Amino acid sequence: MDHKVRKEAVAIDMRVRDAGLRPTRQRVALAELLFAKGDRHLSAEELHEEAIAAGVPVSLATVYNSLHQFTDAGLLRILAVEGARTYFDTNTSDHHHFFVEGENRVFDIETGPVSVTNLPEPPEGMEIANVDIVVRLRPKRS
Amino acid sequence: MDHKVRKEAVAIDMRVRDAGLRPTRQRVALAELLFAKGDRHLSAEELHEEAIAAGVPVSLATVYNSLHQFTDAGLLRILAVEGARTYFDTNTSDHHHFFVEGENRVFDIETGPVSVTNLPEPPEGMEIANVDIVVRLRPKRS
DNA sequence: CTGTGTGCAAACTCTTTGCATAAGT
DNA sequence: ACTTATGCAAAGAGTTTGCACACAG
Repeated sequence: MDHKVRKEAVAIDMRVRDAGLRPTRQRVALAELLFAKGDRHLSAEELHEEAIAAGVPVSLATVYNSLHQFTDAGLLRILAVEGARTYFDTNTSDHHHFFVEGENRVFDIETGPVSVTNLPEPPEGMEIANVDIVVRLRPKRS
Repeated sequence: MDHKVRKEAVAIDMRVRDAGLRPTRQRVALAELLFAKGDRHLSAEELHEEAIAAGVPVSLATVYNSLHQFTDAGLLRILAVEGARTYFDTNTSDHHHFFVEGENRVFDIETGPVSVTNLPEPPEGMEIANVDIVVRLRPKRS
């Protein structure tokens, strides 16, 4: 158990290091919150709160910095949902999302089932970076 | 020709009226810019600039107000793309978009070809409001 | 007339930036 | 030591709001 924890910590450390970033307290702590427990979608604000709650004093600016650095390194993906907030997704593979209107809540559509067919050719000189599908949900009105 | 213009103006007027809104100068002018020439995706800022350029002095706040009123009335749809800006789409039917990274440019994917299969069931008590597909494009790196 | 809409400026939210201090290698 | 990261507070972008004045019905 102690063994496992140590191994994980090392893995996180490596992940940060491999991204070309110094494994500072803050970055490692944030990376741990982000990557230690499976796929997550978080806003900067949310991650910041979690870090504080976990006893890691980190500033919001640093959270933003780190999120963008991780994104540039390919460890995160930015999630396009309407509204002010930017969400960062720890699952960088092609997959899609439910978005609950009014609650600003996002969760994964289990991969597999959904697929898009007949994607058109991108215009000359452009290539497809990725495809995002957002299924917007609302409370069923009886 | 003059005939056509007059008919169109009346149609726009009706459209605003049917939305339960008074056909004020500003609203009619904005509606005309929005609906007179086919499907468009605009940000508030862009519409504001167009209005000013067209010699209709309207404030940005009023543009925002009108866009939201039209949206509530079902004449527009809000488009979810990453980034700060909110886009409003005059095409309210289910259709999808290309988004050009870096340029903040949005355009329609011609309907027909694309389709999504195997959409999962929404969770209990929820229903699908709509499905947005955004195909993010980037310049092809040689 | 009466009520709604408009315009302005100020407020707000989310995000980024500049710069002095702190920490990593 | 040398360089990069952090934290703070201030600045920025986009959007919303409060309130006096103007306009539509």
